[in-house]
Amino acid sequence: MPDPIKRLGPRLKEVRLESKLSLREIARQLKVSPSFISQIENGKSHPSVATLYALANLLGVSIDLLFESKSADKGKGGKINISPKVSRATFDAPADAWDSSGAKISFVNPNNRSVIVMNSGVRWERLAATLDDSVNFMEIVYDAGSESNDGGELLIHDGYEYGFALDGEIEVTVGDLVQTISKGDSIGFDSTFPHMFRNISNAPFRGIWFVHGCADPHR
Amino acid sequence: MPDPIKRLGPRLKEVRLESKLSLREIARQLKVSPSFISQIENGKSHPSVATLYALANLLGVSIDLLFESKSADKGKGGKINISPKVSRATFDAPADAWDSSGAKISFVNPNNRSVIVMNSGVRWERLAATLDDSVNFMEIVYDAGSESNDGGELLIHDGYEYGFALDGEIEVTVGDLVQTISKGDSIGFDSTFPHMFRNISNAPFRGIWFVHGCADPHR
DNA sequence: GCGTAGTGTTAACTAAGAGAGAACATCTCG
DNA sequence: CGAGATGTTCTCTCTTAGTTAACACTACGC
Repeated sequence: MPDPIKRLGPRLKEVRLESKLSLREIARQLKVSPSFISQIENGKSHPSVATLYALANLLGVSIDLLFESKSADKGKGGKINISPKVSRATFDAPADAWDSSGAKISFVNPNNRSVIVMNSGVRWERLAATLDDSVNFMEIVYDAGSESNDGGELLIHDGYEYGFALDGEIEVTVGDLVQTISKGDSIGFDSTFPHMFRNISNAPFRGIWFVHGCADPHR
Repeated sequence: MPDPIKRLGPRLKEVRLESKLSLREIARQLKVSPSFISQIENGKSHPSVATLYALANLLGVSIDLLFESKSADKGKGGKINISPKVSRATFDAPADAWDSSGAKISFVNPNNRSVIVMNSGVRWERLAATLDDSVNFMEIVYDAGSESNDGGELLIHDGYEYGFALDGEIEVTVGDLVQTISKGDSIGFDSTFPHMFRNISNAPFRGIWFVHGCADPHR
């Protein structure tokens, strides 16, 4: 077996730890057993292509990235880079919070995003530190069958919300308007309209979301 | 099984035919049976991760490419709403060309976006109508070799700017920090820092951009 | 101290499917 | 007409993906 294949397990573990997800949480969302994830990470077993694909999807990284050696490359893909001139202290550990660090510049790559996993199969990954809580810039992932609110109630909050669909499909309800958006589509609406998102497809939905004028985008 | 997994076989066949390799030649080099390659291509069987990796390697493509739908860039041909080519000097803000409709809800798909073509090979496509001029949500395209400002000077304006890279690469300069971002990377910074973007690659760059707190994102 | 809820790990096992090996049907050349 | 390519579809086997069960550990409140 080739070398990069051997390193796949450890690599997966790295990525998982960076996104602060527990092994059991991963297993739950992928609908496999926790022990299997452990076996994969320790090279005692190997996932199927489908499982690997779902795994990469869940962790928000490309599959190719999982085959690259971790610290071999310098310029890209590693730690966060910050101009020494600006708030370095707040940024040495960007993953430690979802709070507004007040940073003036932030570069984020898929490996060092802060991630919040909702119990309903919805995930938010912060794409940049923001100046204050009233702005949120993130990649959102809705697993197949998940929705913005488990109960199915509509959400209302202050501010304005913008979204761009990267992948998959999602049914958007805003006011009495229901629309399914998919790759390349975009949307913007006043969040004081009652709204919700439901992924009624059998594939995960990913999108770039921007919520503006409200601390918590989905409260 | 997710959809992209089903398409993996046909996708492999496409790539193989493009490289004009026979199924048996592939099998010989991978040390598997020809029938197995056929089974994979027709979706009757699925390769292991190791085999898939070797397969992608042999064909000279990235694994991620094998999961992308073939007709991804085929969706053109629709009516694109292009405004006449304008130079940056003719207006102060995109809002001047886009006029904030004050719409409370807007759905936009790639075929009905408002587009501004800059003379420098830079294009802005509005992704949603916004409530006021101080917010801009758009897809930006930098053709190979283009930059945010023809002269090469740095830009300074009020507000905060967020970006997510969809495709290609772009060199971002913010303050004295220079960073190249590519697919999946994201960025956020205070626009009062002098900044500029340059596409020094030989492929176009596309990204989702959000500018907040200033009418013109690039003035 | 004693639960009990979280974390990751390893054993033994089973059901599924990765992959082999034929024989098959085409074509296209000498 | 072979002889040699091409890709396909059977049937079969033996590997292994993935499960269940236990394991050891840390950190919590009582």
